[in-house]
Amino acid sequence: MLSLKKYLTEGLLQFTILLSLIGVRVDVDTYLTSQLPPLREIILGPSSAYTQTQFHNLRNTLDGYGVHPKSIDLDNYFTARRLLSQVRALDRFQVPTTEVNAWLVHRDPEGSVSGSQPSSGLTLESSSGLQDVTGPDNGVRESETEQGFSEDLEDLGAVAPPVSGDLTKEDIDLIDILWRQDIDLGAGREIFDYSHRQKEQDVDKDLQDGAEQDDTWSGEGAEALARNLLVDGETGESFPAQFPADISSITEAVPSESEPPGLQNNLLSPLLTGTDSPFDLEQQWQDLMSIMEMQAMEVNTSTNEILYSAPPGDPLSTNYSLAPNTPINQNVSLHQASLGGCSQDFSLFSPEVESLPVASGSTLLPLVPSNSTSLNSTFGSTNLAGLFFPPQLNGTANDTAGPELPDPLGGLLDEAMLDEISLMDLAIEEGFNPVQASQLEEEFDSDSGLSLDSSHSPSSLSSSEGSSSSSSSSSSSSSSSSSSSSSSSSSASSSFSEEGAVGYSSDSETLDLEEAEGAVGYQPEYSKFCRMSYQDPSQLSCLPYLEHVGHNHTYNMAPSALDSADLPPPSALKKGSKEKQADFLDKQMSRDEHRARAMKIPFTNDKIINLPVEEFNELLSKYQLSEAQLSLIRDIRRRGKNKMAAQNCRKRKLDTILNLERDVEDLQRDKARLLREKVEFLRSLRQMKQKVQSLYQEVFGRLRDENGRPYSPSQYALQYAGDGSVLLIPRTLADQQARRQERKPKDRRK
DNA sequence: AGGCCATGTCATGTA
DNA sequence: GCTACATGACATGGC
Repeated sequence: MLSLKKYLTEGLLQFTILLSLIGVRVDVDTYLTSQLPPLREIILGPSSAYTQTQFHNLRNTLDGYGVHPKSIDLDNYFTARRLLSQVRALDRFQVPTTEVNAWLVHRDPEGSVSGSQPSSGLTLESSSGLQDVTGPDNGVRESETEQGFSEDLEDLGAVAPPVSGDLTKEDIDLIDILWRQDIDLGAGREIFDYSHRQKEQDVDKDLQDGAEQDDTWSGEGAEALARNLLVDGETGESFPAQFPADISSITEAVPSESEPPGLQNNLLSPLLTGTDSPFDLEQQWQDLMSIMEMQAMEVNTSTNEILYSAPPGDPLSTNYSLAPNTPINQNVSLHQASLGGCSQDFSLFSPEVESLPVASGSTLLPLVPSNSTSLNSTFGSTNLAGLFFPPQLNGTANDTAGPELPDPLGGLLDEAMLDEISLMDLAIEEGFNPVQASQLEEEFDSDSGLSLDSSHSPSSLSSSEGSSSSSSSSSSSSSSSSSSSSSSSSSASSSFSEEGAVGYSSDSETLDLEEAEGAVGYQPEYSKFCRMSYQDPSQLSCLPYLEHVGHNHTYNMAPSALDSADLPPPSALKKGSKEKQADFLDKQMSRDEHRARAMKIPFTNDKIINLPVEEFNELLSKYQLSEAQLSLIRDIRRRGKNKMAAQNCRKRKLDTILNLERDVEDLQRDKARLLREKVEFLRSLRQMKQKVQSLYQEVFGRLRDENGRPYSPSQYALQYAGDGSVLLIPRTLADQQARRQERKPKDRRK
């Protein structure tokens, strides 16, 4: 199934690339943005938890293992990445089986412990638990099932003794008595040996059961990863794919070459090969992009190929050979020296060149060749020829007017066009250097950074925060569980409910801990809390104490001491295992637990830590505790709370870092997008310039003086007036204008 | 052996 | 003043 998904994903990727190559833009971004957050949450879990309430709620809702304050999803969160592979290999919900195994311990005192013979009731619970485990539902459902299961555990704990049908009435009575003794005296934790042993047998089954779910789950994860890759590839592709689209659109607007290309190219070449830095940089950018466009170009129409296979030696025309074919050239009809027709032609530039003064028929001053003197009246406005003025404007005209001539009208676009366009020119000169171009390319690649986008989609952020913020009860889960357990004096059921609420694990570590501790444990912390419950006599369930039926009841002794003091065990193997377990548990026990045990604290550290103040004081008042005990209890409470606070703090800190990282990635994406847009703007600007240039050439070339001869480009230039009129002015004046206008941008820069 | 990391603990500040 | 919580700093243990 995993391979199938991978197959489909790769197929989708290839299909998307193909679509992008043929010009169809597949906007995977949005799709991924909407799709990935949940996947990411599946993988990493909701991330942000800046308040305690947040992750407490997450703990409650995410995996359902979070009733205990220490079983915050914090651990899941912290270790999600590290444990992802392990989690995939292990099912998330093995606890039911674990608990069932723990119940099997009941049979141990009789020496008839066998995991293959669970009681019917247990079997039922086990099966239901397994159903929950293998259920294909999402995390919410899982949490529900697990919560329900914890309730089941409570029920189990309440009815467990009767369930063990193999026990005789005397046994049950004995158990009952010993149970009460355990409650009074405390119980060791080696009681879980059998649960451990039993669990080892069931682990394999759990693994098998979980394998299916893991397949699907990890399949989704892999799919998410594949989507990331897809995004990378897609964004890397989509962007280049836009260029063919642009080019094609441009090409559509350009009829087939109806004019001698040679002339056009010659006319353009001075400009295009000029030292205009923007174009150089653009050229470099185009080089970069052309590499990326290679495939797309191959797929593109032959028109584009023709377009891009412009005469060599003319770099810009190679890339920007659109201008010669600009329809404006054909539409212009200036057989008289009037520019009336220009208005329509220039209108083609709109809306992008709205600010470009359009020589409307009404405002356009007639440029009758014989009436060149009238130019002076409107002289002084924007210069037209500068940027585009081709030295060989007319092949028939003065070729001597060549490139060495200054461009008196060079400021046309900067002045006549939008300021932002000039700013873009500025940006071209200043910001769009080759280095940046390479960076831009990288960013476009990393715009595969959209993979980052996908992985850190805003929705995921919001969802995580939303989920976390929705949990206002903070440690209510823990406190509620503990309080409920404390409120009920029936230690067996209550403790069991605690335990059941504690140790649900979706991590592989669970397995180890379960193997080690037999019943519970999500991560060391959870296990420790569970141990807190175990070590406390009042919290011991009937499950553990049965372990000591027929043994001594020095529950407050260290497990190792217990083992040494134990009566001859049924078997050496059993003893060895028990010692192992005891040592492990002893090592896993926190210092406070040891202290509490040493001081014979009559309740669990869990209660000590998590009970509300009032209940905590009540609890203390119920016992006659020495000053040392009280002091220890207060220390335990303080340390325990601080421990949780430290965990919360660290989680918040990590979340902050992750969010900042995500913000940085978002900003990088935005930057890449803006740069991309900038490139597009520059491209359109270039096209407009080329159109203007073509128009200029067309108009200028059709102008005739009173003698019917064309004007020399070296002596005359067209210039836009502020009122939209187009003037034919002498070159000298145009040069002055150009110089004057060149100063303005420089001043503006300062 | 030393660095890194996770975790626990203490001291302190804040609400 | 007490309590809970947050957080920096340090200690400790495991890898």
